[in-house]
Amino acid sequence: MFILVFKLNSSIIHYQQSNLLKICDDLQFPFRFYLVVTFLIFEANFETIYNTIMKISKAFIPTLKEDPADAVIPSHKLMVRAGMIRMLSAGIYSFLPLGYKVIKKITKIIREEMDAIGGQEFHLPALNPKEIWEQTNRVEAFGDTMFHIKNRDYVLAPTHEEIMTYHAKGVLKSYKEMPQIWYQIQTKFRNEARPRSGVIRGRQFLMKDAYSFDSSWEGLDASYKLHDNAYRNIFDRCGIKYFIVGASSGAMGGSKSEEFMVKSDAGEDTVAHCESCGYAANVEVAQSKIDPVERHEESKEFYEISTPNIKSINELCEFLKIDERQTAKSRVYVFNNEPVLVLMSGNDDVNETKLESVLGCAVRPGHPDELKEITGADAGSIGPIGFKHKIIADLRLENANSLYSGANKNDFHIGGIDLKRDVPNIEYYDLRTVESGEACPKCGEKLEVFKAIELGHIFKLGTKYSESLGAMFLDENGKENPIIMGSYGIGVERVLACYIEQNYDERGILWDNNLGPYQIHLLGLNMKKDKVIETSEKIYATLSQNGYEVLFDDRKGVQAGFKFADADLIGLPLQVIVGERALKENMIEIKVRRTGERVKVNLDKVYDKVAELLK
RNA sequence: CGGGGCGUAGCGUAGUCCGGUUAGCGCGCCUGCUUUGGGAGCAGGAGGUCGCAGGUUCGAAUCCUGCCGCCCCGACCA
Repeated sequence: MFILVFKLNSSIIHYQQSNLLKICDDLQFPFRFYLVVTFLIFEANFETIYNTIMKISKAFIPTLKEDPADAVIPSHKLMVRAGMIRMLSAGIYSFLPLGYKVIKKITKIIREEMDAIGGQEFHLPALNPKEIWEQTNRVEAFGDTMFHIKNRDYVLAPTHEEIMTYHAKGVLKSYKEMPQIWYQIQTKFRNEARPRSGVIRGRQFLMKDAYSFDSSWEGLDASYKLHDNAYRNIFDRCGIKYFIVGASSGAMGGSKSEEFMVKSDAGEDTVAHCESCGYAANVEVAQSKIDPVERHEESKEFYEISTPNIKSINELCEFLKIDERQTAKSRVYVFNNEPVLVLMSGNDDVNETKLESVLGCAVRPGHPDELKEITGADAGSIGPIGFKHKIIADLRLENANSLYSGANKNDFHIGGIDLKRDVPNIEYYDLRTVESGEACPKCGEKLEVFKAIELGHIFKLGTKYSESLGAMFLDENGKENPIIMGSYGIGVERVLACYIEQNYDERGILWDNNLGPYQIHLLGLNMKKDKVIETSEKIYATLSQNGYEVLFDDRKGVQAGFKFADADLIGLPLQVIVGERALKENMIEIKVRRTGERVKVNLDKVYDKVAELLK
């Protein structure tokens, strides 16, 4: 059998076909049978050989010279231009062979790391009975984001907590059977109101989601830690530069949660990050060390100032020739139908997430006409003196005095305000949004605030789903408890897109050896010359037989420049260039895509050099 | 869902304001010849319901109404 496998492998290389059926067609009856048997037994081995070589003349790799009109971010443009994806509808993409090869590489890494922590892979239905989702109240929670089937009571699964818990229920009945880690890599469906950034936010997308089932909170901690490590390994192996943000787990419930983020202008989250100590937090909760507004020794009585047409803090500072820190900006919000005045120092931004957690409910900025009714003045002239409702202020203003703020009368401000003396019922909270350049709360170095893409999210779910679905187990004392769960997700396409966002230049993508669809781009420059054909075919065979993944540009009648441009666009790590010029000296050229470095090597040293460069 | 932009050949686009030849150009595609180390040259050719529907008009890519699709900003985002 091994001999047969060997023969088949070489025959596959010899045929250089990408298609099993074609190979079958070319074989006589008994060999066909053996091929199929061998394929079944040695599938993994076969797959490696079967997938790794391709001639461009036979491949479907529709590259584009120009940027597609509807793509904005680099990864989207490059994925379309390199022939990896095509859009079918807004937020719905087909992966073409080249793009799908990268997806398979990413999922292979994910599978290896998930299996390494004891994960077991499932294949679950995307079509789910709505009833299960109603039991956890998530039909309502997801609302319009969930796709509903029209002619049957099914929904398209946007994630799989419910289904995994459903399978755990009644089966994981004893503490002895735990822990368990179950995962799947499958398509999820979400009716996003606005898909964007190519594959980064789609209406259907590939997600690896894993769930841990434990009988104790310590067990959950251990499962969480395993995933934390696995995720670091996965993103490291994918060559992604990421950072980790501690976050609240929001409406999912549960306690601890971490997000694996990538810095990107295309991101949908804003985070504060400290390069030096690694502190990272969503800007919604991020803190910084800032100087409080100092209290002056003398505190004179407050007084009204005429400030015609002065609305903004900047205008006020200019008009009165004062520093921003001497002002208190007023913002009126409405919560539970009650107005609240929020005082901030200077131009500091109100952080509405922090405000909501302070007030314990949703807030909204007051409408212009409401402001007039509540305060007697328009925005720009509102202040704490004479304000009759709840007043809270940012910590930075704690006990400050000699402040300027609005007079609740248009075109007037008040100076000499002493919050301690004049606003007795004021409460102070951290309410401001951190800004780039402020000091890290942990180490004091400078924080950077930027947009980021969420690649992965791990969190401790607790018992929310096991309780609502009744997934219970018996503990050591024979007592029934809900299973303690964790939930861990990775956006597979986002890994791909983020890799490209971090690895491209003006000519195209820059693949590393581990994620690239192939390792080597072999270019036969003039495929009408016998010597070029002969040499490049030989190199193709040699590299293939040695297990390298080779994309061979064997197209006849395509100009050298065209081939170079395609090779740079697709961006495989190495380009092996066979051209007449170097062949005269018995040499071929090897170009390292990332650095642009070119080396000439003798024909009999090609394999050694490739091996060295791809190490 | 709110605001803005766009929809013309496989891709990128001109023409639309101010209605009037056979809807133009670049790339790509097909045939032939030449060319072959950074997106070739010449010659010939194929390819269009101008997003869809209705209306105005002698005449509509162009004006009007409705709808659909796509992109961007915002809202939303377990």
